[in-house]
Amino acid sequence: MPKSLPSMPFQGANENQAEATTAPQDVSRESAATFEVLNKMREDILCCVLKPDQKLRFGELRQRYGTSVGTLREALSHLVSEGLARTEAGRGFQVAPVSLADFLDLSELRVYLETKTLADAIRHGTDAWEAEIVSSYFLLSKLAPPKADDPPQVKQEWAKRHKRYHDALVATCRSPWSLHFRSELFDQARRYHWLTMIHSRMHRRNEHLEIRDAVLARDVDRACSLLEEHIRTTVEQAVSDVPGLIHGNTRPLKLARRRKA
Amino acid sequence: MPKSLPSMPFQGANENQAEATTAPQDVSRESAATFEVLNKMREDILCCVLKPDQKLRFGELRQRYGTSVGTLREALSHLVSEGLARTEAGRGFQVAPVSLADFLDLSELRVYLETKTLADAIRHGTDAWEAEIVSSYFLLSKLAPPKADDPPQVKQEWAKRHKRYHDALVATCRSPWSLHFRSELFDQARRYHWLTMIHSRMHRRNEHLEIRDAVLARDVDRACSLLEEHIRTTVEQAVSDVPGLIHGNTRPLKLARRRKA
DNA sequence: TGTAAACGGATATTCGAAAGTTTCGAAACT
DNA sequence: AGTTTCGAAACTTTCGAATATCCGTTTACA
Repeated sequence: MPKSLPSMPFQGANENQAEATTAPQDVSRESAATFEVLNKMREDILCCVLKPDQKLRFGELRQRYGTSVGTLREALSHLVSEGLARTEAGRGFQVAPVSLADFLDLSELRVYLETKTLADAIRHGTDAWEAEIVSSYFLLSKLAPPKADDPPQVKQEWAKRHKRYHDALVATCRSPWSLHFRSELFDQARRYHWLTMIHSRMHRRNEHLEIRDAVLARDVDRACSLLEEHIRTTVEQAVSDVPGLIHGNTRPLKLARRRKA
Repeated sequence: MPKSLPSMPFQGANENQAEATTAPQDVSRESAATFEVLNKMREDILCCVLKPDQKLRFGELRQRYGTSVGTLREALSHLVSEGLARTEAGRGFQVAPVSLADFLDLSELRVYLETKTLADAIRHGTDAWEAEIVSSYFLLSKLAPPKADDPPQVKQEWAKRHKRYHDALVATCRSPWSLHFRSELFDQARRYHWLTMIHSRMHRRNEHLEIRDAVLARDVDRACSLLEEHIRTTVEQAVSDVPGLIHGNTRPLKLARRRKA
């Protein structure tokens, strides 16, 4: 029998909404328990509940997610493959580090993959594709971008809708591999957005709306340009916030977990 | 017996410096047993010892690799993330399928990533980089490309040197993410090369030599053109030489869909 | 005779404990 | 006092058994 549930707030509710996402080919479906733990842990890493470079001890994790070591190990293994965690032989797991160089690098590749997949998606767009874009944008627009002091649930809900919207844009792209890597990089970027959005007060236009309209108008060039700008603006915003991030309370960027002097 | 053996050399200075700027993700190092099983299994899938769509039963695998269920499960989990295996809840694991569409798709993305990383690698090439290219090419040239009836060990050795050579070419690329995805796609392509090379008798120039010389001459355009041609020729060869790939759009080539008598 | 439910064998999934390393702290020595 | 060595505690890793699930076959029923 499982041990008594940890005193964490009950998290079963928002999980139900994750119905069959239209995700094309990704990691199809894992077994029930492992898959659930994997998703929760990924969300926690992406939202920096589990902070960069944090050591992931099995004892704590086992208590937090209410599962066994073996299951945890399998989920962790997945996260390592996705680049969200690291492991060294005999020294357990830890959350993947973050760095400005890493963010710049992945953003550069993101620009290529996002525009490539978007262009192809527009060329092969269908009615259902347009409908999902309209729908997901509507849901996104109902929520204001999260602020620093918003509760985690609000942040996660916004992040979920944000991802759903961006996924919808490229859903009809014909290249499964491009979509796969795009999705992976999008998640990676989410981690950085989290760290920067909290501190940023930079004003931004309603870029999601502009992109939506350009896409629905089947204007490939304009849509791609807007999307590229969307990404690059976020990067610049992050770069300008780096000093604040370094000294911020989340101790995100530089790490060098020092041992005794 | 007391253990007086000094276990590991001390990490020293390298660890303390902030090295977070590099090395985002590559499955760096796994634990001993799991890592070993993972590598063996990946090699078996890449070389089609484990055939596409083959069901991976734990009983057989446990006997074949001499390890426990848990360890197997963790390795399988890795392979799923790498796209070399698939899993459905409750139905275990199976080798990822192959199809012409998949091969064309991943090859298209490969052209971009290979040329991008190669161009960057040439621009940031060092003496050590050149030396490794010369060395790895030499090792590759010592082995003739494997034929259909060569023993598996010969094939695997050639594949290893082939990968080492191509890795050497792009080693100094500054984009870890590009390198990461390039490596993943390279492995994926290896699977198809295996299936096609066996049947092919198409004559090919010594493309590896041409690429090597162009790279060492720091001729970015020529090197990238040659590399692109290298990839595209392989695709055409696959398309023309393997009837199974042409007709089986989403269908695997040949597989042992074993049924009870 | 065709359809559907139920049984039994086989397989996948999950779990906790044993075995093996690493890390931290304290005692001993220079 | 500073450095090294040794030992205990904590942690990770591995394993095989117990549990849950699925697939093929048989059986009941219309």
